Amino acid sequence: MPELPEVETFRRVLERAATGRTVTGFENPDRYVTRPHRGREIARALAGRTFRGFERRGKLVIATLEPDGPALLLHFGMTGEPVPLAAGAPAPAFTRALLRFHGGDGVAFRDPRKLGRLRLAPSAEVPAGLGPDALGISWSAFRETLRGARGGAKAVLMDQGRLAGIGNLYSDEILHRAGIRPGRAWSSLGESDLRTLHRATRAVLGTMVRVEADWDRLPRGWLLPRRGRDGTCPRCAAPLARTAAAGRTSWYCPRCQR
DNA sequence: CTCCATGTTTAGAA
DNA sequence: CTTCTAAACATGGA
Repeated sequence: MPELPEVETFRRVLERAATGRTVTGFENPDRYVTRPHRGREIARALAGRTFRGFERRGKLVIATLEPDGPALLLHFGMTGEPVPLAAGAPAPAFTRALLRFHGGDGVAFRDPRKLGRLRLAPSAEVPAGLGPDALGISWSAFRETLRGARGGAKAVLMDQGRLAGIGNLYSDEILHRAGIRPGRAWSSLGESDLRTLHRATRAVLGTMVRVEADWDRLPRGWLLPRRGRDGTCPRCAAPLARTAAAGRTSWYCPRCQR
């Protein structure tokens, strides 16, 4: 599920379930999900420490603990999610690791496809190579970070090193709202296109965070629920077109998007 | 059985 | 050197 709005929702879930809680165990870690660490290493680094808070940059969540020491980085990949667990409750299917707290409750890291990752970082610093967070980004920061980008518009929006948090689905929604085709050369965009993209980015991500990334609460007129074969444009009803951009399937309206 | 998938990284090809 | 595509990763669901 996770692009920025989902991950922000996960961050809040973690904040509620784990802030102020002391870790007593790190159970059943999946080797692939915890790479390059062994589960024991993470368990040892967290045991006895208390979660202080959860920050987010793009799709990455950074958990800090006290006393000071290594931070826990959570990336949810394509199918990851945190699932709070009451004491004694069974872990859900596809649990790849389980944080246990003093008192017996905990949070499961559920991830069927195992493309998510749990790893340690020496500090709470945001790892190098991530651009500014896309949620609520200012116009000046938006223009600055995307200046001189090359390639297709969709690829640029999804480049985590330029702008952190936008993935395949929301880039389609943003581009549709902005009236720009996914494959449109970034270099062909003018100042007004950039302004439109900035507004569309803020509107799409802001709205999704507000509804806690719940697809049942999508506003009317959005592309997302129509994405797919037989889909039609929510604005002009033209059949949607499919193309490959940045290595991913994208859907757009050939009539509304130029 | 086949195809597709909300992410990231890397090897190759253009 | 730059840019783009395909594959790989591990697995589930349609």
